[in-house]
Amino acid sequence: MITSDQQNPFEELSERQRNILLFIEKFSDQKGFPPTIREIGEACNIASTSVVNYNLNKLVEAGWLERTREKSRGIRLLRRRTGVPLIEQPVRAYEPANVALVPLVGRIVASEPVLLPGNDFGQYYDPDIDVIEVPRTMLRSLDPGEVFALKVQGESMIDALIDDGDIVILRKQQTCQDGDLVAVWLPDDSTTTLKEFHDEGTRIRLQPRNPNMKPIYVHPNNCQIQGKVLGVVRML
Amino acid sequence: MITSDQQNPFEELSERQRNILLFIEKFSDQKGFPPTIREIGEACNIASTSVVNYNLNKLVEAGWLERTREKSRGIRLLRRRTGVPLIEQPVRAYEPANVALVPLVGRIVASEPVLLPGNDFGQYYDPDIDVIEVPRTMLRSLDPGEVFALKVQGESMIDALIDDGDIVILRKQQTCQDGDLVAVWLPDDSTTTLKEFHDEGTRIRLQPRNPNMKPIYVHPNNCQIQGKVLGVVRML
DNA sequence: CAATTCATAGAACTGATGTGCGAGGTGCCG
DNA sequence: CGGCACCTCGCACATCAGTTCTATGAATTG
Repeated sequence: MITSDQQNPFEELSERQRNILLFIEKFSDQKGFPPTIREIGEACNIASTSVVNYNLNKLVEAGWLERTREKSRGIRLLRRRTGVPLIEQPVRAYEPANVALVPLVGRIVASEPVLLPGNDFGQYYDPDIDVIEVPRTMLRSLDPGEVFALKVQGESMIDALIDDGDIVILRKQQTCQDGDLVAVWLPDDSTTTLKEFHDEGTRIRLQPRNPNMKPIYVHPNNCQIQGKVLGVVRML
Repeated sequence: MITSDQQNPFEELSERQRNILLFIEKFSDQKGFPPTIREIGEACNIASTSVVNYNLNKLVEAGWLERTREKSRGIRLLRRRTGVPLIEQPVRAYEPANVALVPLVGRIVASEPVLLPGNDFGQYYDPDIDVIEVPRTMLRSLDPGEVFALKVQGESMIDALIDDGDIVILRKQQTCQDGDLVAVWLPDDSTTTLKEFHDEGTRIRLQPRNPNMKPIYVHPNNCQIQGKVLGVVRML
């Protein structure tokens, strides 16, 4: 089984799958919500709902759709035609619509460890949790489920060139390599901070990104990695 | 029966209706399709489906929604609360592909003024010019044509919390208001820099974003505003 | 006070809708 | 030929979900 290839071009899909995709797009534009399996079947001359279901899953594998299990019309287009009229960019019927929705799980308050959503199984985000749009290029082909975002509160991260209100995109992980910029929880200080990680054997050096500032050193036991920073987004 | 009043402002709706509207917007953004009546009810603490139905019809009358009878999730948002009307065509509430392509016009090299593309009429970007994908939320309903991006070279911006390699999203403009973070070209110094702009009458104070650093003062003649910073994106 | 309107609740009805299963067909390869 | 992967079909099932009807209380009106 080949794992999902997010780069699968439109032309490589079967004709049926192309039809389905085009219909979903048209239907959604017209009505404001995605079609049901049966509506797709009728429009694309597919006799059985299970066949539509089958092909929808294929399209998910190929990175064209997202589905929400057990929900009617639980279909979301991930890429579409160049919607924006402003650019006359010659045809190229579909452009990779590079937005992923990433849960904004909390804030770095420099007082308590980040609460990661219990998940893995959670494509369902709590509706109370905000999500933020992230250019997919920022995810480097990671599954959006591995990624989360944090809003920085306070100026404690200023030595990592991160300001109050910035949003940090991270990949969930408990380990990292030397030189990675990571979010670490320091139990002794009851602090979460963002620093460059350097393992020096007996101690860990946490190097600020700001050359004007000095590193801090911690004992390996006093250093829990929470995630690796993929990027920072600042909106003013 | 009162005919629908398309101008009904958000504040005149009942609290319940406002909640419903906000929930529909959030849900659609998150999932890619509108909620069902029951999902709305649960989220907004409404006990009965018929009450949701009732309020949905009110919202239709007030011009906020469109409904498709007998269709599950047959709801379409016609306006969004975000204030700016910006769009004449009905908003595609589900629209997941919220990326704008913004030209990456050059680099801040601290040596020459930014060359803005011949602009206004220039919807065609030079194919040599890179474009960068930006989440549309970052554009705040601006026309993508007004926006451009710069890649920062060197660490001359570190006092604005901007690192080498960061990408700055700007809106083209020659003036600004006090407190805006702007890119300014300083002819005397042959430098472009990003600072907070403060007009002090006889002089202009350019305040770094980093509280550890001191402002610089320039004569109004030695200060050309190139654009206002909308955001910063850092990919690691 | 009675009549009316508005907002809400609960329940029942019925068609819509996603899922799962068994089966068949086709082409490819050893 | 046998085995296998891939795609298709038909169908059954258990919910899901929009609609509708009745009822209740509060506020408004005459």
